[in-house]
Amino acid sequence: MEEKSVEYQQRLTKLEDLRKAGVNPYPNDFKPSAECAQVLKDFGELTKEDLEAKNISLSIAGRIMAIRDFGKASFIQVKDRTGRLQAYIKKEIVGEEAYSLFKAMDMGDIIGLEGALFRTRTNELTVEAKRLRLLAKGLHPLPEKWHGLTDIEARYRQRYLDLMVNPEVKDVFLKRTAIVKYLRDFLCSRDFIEVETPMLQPIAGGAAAKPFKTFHNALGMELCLRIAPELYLKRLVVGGLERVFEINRNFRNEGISTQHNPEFTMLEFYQSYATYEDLMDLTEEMISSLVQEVHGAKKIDYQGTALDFTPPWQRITVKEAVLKYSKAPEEIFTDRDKALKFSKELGLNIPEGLSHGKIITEIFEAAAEHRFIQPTFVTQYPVDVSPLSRKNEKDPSLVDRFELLVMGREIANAFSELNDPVDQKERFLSQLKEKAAGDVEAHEMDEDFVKALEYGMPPTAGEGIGIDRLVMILTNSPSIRDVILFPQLKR
RNA sequence: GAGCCGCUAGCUCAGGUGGUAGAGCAUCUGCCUUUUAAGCAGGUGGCCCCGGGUUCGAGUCCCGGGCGGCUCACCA
Repeated sequence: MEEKSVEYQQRLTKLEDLRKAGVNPYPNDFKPSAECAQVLKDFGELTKEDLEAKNISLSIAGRIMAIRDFGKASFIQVKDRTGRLQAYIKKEIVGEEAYSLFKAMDMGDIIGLEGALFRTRTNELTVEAKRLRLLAKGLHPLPEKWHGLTDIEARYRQRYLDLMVNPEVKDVFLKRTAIVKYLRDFLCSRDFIEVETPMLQPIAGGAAAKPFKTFHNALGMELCLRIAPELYLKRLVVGGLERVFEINRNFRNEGISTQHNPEFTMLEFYQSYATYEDLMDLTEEMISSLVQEVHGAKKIDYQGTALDFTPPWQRITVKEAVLKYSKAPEEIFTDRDKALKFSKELGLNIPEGLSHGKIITEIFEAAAEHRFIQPTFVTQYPVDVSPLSRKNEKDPSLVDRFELLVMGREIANAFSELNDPVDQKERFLSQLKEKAAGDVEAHEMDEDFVKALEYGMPPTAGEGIGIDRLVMILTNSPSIRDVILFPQLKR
């Protein structure tokens, strides 16, 4: 359909005319000597007279974002990856032939030009072109210059257009890159080493989620896209890589929302001879310094809410949180029936065979989780929702685990790792029972992982940080789709 | 999976109670050698998301479908 548009047909004709005239509309031998932002920075202070005296010659390349045509002379805006610079094309200077070539150029074309800097009457730093070349013809008209591209579906499906015309979108993704780099550097500076572990796994372990399934033809076996790298990273810890991390994609075959994309990016790291408490300290330092670095302050605005990442952050147990934010009697923590009864008072629809710990977790999520707007570590989760975590020394119904909540959302999840192979095997077995009882997200048995633990894993703490959600908060983005270049869409 | 909202020119958007489909930008033609969303004059451009129905007549009303957004449920 769109190929029939008048603009497209006109540009196709221009393309053919250029080829007939012996001009290659897609050459690749132009090397710009300068970039827009650097030119503005280096020469932005020079006066009209300075520029005339120095006669600074340079060449730039980029996309034509605006054309203001005066007949025998034109102003254009050229945009490269660094910014925009104005250029002036004058028939008298470039010559008859080049000017008619220029007249055939359109908004959105990629061009290269060279000339000297000067200042216009309105004092704008401008390149006065002596020569110009078409570097790539664009066949589609650009979105509107003032409103840009606002249709949200078009922005996701044609992200290149979104990036081209909406500068704040590019800023978000540059920031995302900066955030990932900062985290990577932070961990490397503490002697963590970055690794890559399988995306295709015979058993999708390390989290409670539905996997995507696929099939390897040559091996004749079913494989899953990973839902977490956890079990492989811990195998590496067994192997003696005492500090490891991975920043990579996880895949979960579940719903899509402003907080969920089927593939999302997770930072997972493991540190031997550390506890979950050590990781709270590390996380506080890593993320608060990240916020400072990326944002220039530890206080930020997120969708109208002031967030303060200045350490220390609140630390509270699941039990304390439930008691604080609901009218739950304390006995719910020791008596499953009382917990079940209270969950019904909250209007929760709890399936029959649900374990005590899961009921407590449900109550916590319904009554308290959303209350934690400022960065908060919630600790001491029930053992039956944490099949890979180390049990608490004093209370074996709990595990040494925390979740970091910001805006009531889980940003990170960490625990002291379970390294007792016998206990781990029992936990897997009890997960199998839950699976048999109908819990589709219960953890699979992974004998090979248990075997690795049987060789001895040093006491270790590990953590996962949801990068997309962290980026959302640091870029003030309301939807996860705003921080993923190509979010999942239908068809 | 459920509820609510949206889909009209390349882009951004108007189109009370049904009556030949509009504007701005972009584009084309003409004028213009210092503009800043340049200006002036004149043009081109539409399966109004798709399919049924009601009606003399549907962009508009009804039914079904598609895609998208938000909220909810599951999840990080």
